[in-house]
Amino acid sequence: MTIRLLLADDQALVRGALSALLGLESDLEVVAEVGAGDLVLPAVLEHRPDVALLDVEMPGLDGIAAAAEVRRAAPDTRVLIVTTFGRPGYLRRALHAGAAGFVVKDTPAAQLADAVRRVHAGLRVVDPALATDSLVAGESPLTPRETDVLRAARDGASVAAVAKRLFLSEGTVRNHLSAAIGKTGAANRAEAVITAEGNGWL
Amino acid sequence: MTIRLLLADDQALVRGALSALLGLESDLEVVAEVGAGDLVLPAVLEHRPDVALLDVEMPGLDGIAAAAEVRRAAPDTRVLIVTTFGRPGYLRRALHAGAAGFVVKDTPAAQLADAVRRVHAGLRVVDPALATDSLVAGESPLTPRETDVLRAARDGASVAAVAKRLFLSEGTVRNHLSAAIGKTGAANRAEAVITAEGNGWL
DNA sequence: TCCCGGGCCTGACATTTGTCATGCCCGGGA
DNA sequence: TCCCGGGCATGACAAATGTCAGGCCCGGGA
Repeated sequence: MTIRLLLADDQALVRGALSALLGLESDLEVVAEVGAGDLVLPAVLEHRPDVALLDVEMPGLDGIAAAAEVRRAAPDTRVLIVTTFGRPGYLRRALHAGAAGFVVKDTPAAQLADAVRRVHAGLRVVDPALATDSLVAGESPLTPRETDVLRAARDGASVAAVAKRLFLSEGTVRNHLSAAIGKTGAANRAEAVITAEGNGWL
Repeated sequence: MTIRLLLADDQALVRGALSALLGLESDLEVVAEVGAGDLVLPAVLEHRPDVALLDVEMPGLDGIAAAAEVRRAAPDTRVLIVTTFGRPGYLRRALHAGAAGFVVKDTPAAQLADAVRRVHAGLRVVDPALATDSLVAGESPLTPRETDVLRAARDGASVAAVAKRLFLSEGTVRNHLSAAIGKTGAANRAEAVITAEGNGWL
């Protein structure tokens, strides 16, 4: 009785390599591979895998949003998030979206197959170190609007540009940014962006 | 006659997966794996692989610097850079450091083994699209000092902080930043950092 | 030899950014 | 019902940022 898998990662080489790695296990079988978040659900519906391994950073739709889709439309398929960045907010959002497991890409290769088996068996798989980080970091302190503004300012856009893009007054934008800077403990906009990103709040 | 390989990538899972992928080929054999740039040279000297696959983003020493070390101390080992980011400056610097090939992580998995064989056969392997990008983007227009200052300002540090770290006057720092902003066609510091990073100039 | 250009540095000046106090509107508890 | 917190806005002030003109040093032609 083999476990049927779907792989989603935007880097073809990594996708293929993971496929090779998991294919070495006799009880695992990769039945589908996709390279973008919005292709996950169609592939799941077509192939009905037991477990879907999703990267977070993907074009189209991020892995967490894709996990939520899968959870809704194909609840029998369990989701294991496999990501580069162990950001506390990612873990929180992933679990909230119904993911059954969360693994960082610098865990030893030997553990991946085990994680897949555990998830398939109905267990939850979470990196313990990351779980405590997530508790310490807590939920995002930013209000939705502050998050929007900070996200819009991520690429170095000026206050005026952000204001125009979000149809806000410049003063309001400055206010939201100021609040975000305060809440993140940063000294300026750039630092605020960095810590917010690092915590997975954007 | 098998080709002996060394793998260097900071993400253990990717390293293991690549190892599995390449291990499927009967003429390839992975003889060493390391997870940091400064471990590359010792491992090369110990195992004398035919080809070293190096990631660019690694702790300790970046893959390009490691390539230069290998080139100097073990010229028989050919270097193939395998990286996430196809930044023009990376390619240029990699070739300059004596790398024999440059592959981006979103090339199809099937092509990797071929790239390894070609490099081993003494050929140069370069993604053609990337090569033209590299030509278009040209060399970094930033002077060494401008590069230093921009790099120091990358994390959102203030002018005062950068000045102190680099033992410069604040005015000088502002000036270098202004020059970098002008040369990159950016509107401010943050944008300058983004385009410079995107081109591999930092 | 003199001149020129580039890299590096500096201080003055205008603009942008961040902070603060304040006010208005709205929806959801107590 | 009242109150509170979030979103939105304004205006004023201080601090940081970006621009500019200019000076110093060095190496490479004319």
